[in-house]
Amino acid sequence: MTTLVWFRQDLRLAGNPALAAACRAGAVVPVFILEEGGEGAPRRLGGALRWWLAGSLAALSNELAARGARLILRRGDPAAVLGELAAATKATSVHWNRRYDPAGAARDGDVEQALTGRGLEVETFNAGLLAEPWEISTGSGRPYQVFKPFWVALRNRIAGVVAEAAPPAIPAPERWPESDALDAWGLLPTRPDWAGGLRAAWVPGEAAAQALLAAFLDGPILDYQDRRDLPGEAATARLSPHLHWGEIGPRQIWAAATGRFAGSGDAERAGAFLRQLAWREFCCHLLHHFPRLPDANLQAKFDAMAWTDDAEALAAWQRGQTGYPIVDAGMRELWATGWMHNRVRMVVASFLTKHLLIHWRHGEAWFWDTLVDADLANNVANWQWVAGCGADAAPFFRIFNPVLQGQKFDPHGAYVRRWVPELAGLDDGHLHEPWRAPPMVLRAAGVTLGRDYPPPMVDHKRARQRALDALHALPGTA
DNA sequence: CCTGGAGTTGTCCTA
DNA sequence: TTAGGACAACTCCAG
Repeated sequence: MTTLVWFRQDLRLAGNPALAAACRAGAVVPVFILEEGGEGAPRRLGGALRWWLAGSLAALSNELAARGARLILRRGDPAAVLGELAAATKATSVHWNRRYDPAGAARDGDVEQALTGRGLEVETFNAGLLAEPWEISTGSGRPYQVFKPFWVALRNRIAGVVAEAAPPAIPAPERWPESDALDAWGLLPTRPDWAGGLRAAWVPGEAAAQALLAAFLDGPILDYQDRRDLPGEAATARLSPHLHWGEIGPRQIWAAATGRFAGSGDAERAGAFLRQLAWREFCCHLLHHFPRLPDANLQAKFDAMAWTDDAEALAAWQRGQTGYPIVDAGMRELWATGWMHNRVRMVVASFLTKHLLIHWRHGEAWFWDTLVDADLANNVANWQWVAGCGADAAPFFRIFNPVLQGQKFDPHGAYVRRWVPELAGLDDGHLHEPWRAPPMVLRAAGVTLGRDYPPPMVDHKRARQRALDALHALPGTA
């Protein structure tokens, strides 16, 4: 018998239950379908996501070819494509790993119905989460809206999780169906080719993901707790884009890390990293149970928030020209590499929503287009969290001071000097607030404010007060 | 149904 | 210089 394996955000061979089960059953035809446009299609991929996807599909295709298999590329409506491929290959069953975003999950339901209607057998699996959103609930059966108890419940549920190995062989069908050419999909930017920084920073694909994990487990994971907030250091695993596309799965990471440090004194330190995997699960859980999260405030009282509509300010933020070095460094890192350190994401997001009073959806949209790890659940849940309208939200008075954040988490300026090189000549004491540097200091550093680097676009103290006033004005607050 | 502790990531002012 | 408390009130969640 022959099985179609529909790859989506599970672009790996190891720890891929849909693929493993298909290989045990007989011949396998791996398929990836580019879903764009049409009724019920998931949100169109951002530019950085498209770049990553091109690399990831090429890598997966190579891995399959090395095992005598092929990756069949198609675009269009999945039910139609899969139906046609099943007929062409005489496949009798279709496997996939579940996705959890509302549009994707709804579409999968429709596809399943269409395919079973044609007499095909459909089997779905979990490759993307430690626990699926409907498997975790509070004592009263409701979805969690606070992280801590969610994390406790998740941990209790998944003790002893294991990941499947890669299938020993991928049995080929009698005949391979036609495939699109990856290049013809136009996923890579041309005119201009803005992806140079992405190419320098990342290697998409399963092998690269495994290499990153191995290197991280060899040492950095033990310092993660202490150094993860320092954007100038390589203290994080940088696995997020690989996780997004499923080049590596959370069960593989969980099993590798717990297996390595179980019973040792380092288990707790490793746990600080694994806790972050739970945030990814929590976001997915929230989006599943609150499917309107992408376009509606979880806390409805924020619907009355007096956001400003300032296209110029938004553009300054996007380009890293706010005049606050830590904010600008983050925005430029994002633009150059498609990624931003987590601590800095909070700072820039707080700056947009609190200092500039710009609606979080503008920030979310920009991140969606520029992040190589752009993930609907993580993106919307975290933007809402920062803005204060989400689950377990930051207290309204928690407004980041971009100068203090810079001084605290980039004390020696490694991060700011790297991404805001026009300020590199300033001493540590003035680096995070160049407008307070005496003229002589600026001159010695070769900086003219307003020419080489902008003055701060808003005054922190005033902007903070304005945000507090706007938040106070919401119904339900004193 | 009621109760009470708790809630990722801060800042600022005062003593 | 540093430590402690204020900053709203609310909702969540376990017992």
